[in-house]
Amino acid sequence: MTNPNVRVRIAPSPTGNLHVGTARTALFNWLFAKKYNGRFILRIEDTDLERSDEKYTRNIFDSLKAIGLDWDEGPDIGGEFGPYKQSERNEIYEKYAKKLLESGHAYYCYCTRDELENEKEQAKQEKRDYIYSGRCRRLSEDEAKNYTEQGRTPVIRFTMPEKQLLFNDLVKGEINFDTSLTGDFVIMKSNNTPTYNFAVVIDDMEMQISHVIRGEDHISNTPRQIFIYEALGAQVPQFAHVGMILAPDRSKLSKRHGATAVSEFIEQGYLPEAFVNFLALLGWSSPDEQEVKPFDEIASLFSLDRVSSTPAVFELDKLNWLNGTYIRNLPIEELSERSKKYLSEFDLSIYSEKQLHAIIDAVRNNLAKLNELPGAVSYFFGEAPDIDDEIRENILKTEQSQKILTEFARLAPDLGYSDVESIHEQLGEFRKQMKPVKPRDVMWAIRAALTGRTQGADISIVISILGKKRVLHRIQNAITAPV
RNA sequence: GCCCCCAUCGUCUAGAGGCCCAGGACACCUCCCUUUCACGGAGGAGACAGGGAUUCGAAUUCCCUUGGGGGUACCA
Repeated sequence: MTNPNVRVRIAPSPTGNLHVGTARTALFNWLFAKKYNGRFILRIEDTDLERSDEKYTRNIFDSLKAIGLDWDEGPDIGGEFGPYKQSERNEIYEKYAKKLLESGHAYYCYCTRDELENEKEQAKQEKRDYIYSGRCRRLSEDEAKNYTEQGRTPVIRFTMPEKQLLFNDLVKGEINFDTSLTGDFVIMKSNNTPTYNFAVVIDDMEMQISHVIRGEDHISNTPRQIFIYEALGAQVPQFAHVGMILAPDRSKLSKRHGATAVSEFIEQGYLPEAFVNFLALLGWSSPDEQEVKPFDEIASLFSLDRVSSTPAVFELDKLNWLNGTYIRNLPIEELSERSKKYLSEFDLSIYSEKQLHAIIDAVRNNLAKLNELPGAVSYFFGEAPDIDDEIRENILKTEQSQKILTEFARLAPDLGYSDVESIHEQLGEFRKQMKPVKPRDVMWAIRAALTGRTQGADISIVISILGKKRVLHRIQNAITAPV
């Protein structure tokens, strides 16, 4: 059933939490795999021992799972082509490096960093572009031995062929490079670990990756990588480079712009399905112009030729809207369940499940994300609501409001608290009674007394949920406040 | 500097020579609904970066300019 010709992968490096950009690339890969019945592979690129950290690997796992991107092969579950962590694959890189050495596609380079610095400096002074000179390309055995005796540990460099290279990118189209502008580059560092450009190729080759879908920041790496494939006589995968995700100021999206990690968004109460929907819209568009789309539908509609090659600015407005519509559309039981962890500061046990549903249902229209929940429901908890000074002075303490509340206090004991419909009707009657006071003012007085605010959920529902005792108490409280 | 990529409303985008004096979504504005804020509904304003060329005809093709992004590491 699965298509062996479609194998894609996401290969994050654990040097930070899962970034939205990486998540979007992961998503496109995942969608591509789903669409064509291929496999989606997770590989951890931890060749940079300095900056890599296990905690980031965890975060990557968790975040990917949180947004529903499950992988078919990966470090945790293994697979036919493991290990799936680069740090555990060193022998493999060594093996291929040796192979390239033997076939003459690579050579040991003993240049020190200082020597390289000098070369660069010189190039700068002569106003030409720096390219590694290739001076170690043809070292005699004696020279090599000499260097070794000096205690130099070599790197391995790949011999760059000088020619025009053209490759067809699945989203960008034809891309042309003149590789005489690229010098021989390092594939194995002096500490005997591979550089990125080498490791990706070896891994993608060994793991039989068919399509490399990644950010366009990798475009200029592609020629190097293609040459390695060719030197190894391996099949070159198809490439698809997707535009970057930018911050609103069109610079690289970084911490100073706010949240950049998927986990942060999830913590804030963005629903995973909304977040993924949003991510998909950043660079991909549905053929039917419908933007609110469930995951599986996106997967069946997905194709690379509807992926845009332009960079996309990451703006919260649309995410917030999208999240709001998901919040509104979720079955109330489900929403209620997911809401609980945002309500830990309240004693939820004072309400039945059903009442809790009613509360959340009453406030959900106003929510963009779940972490706004505590603020939205706080007046349903505690004896008395927090009342803002301004509201106390300008709404509650006015003569008119006091009169309204006094009147309302008489009606309040007999509202019939279990029947929202009936409360609603009685409030309507009450408003008529209070004429010529404007209906809005009548309601504001009651609302302010009950909730401490001038806006919020339907007041009939609020009354019903608070129940007789608390309603009477709060009204009384508002009246006895010194005028 | 050099190389590569990109260029449609503020933002995400549709558009692959006539269907486009450019469509949708978010945001914004107005109105309606309404006890408030929202939600919902109906409208509005808002873009083909500039210049050449090709063509009967260009947002769509080509060139130049400008702007933005990326790369130029023993980082990934």
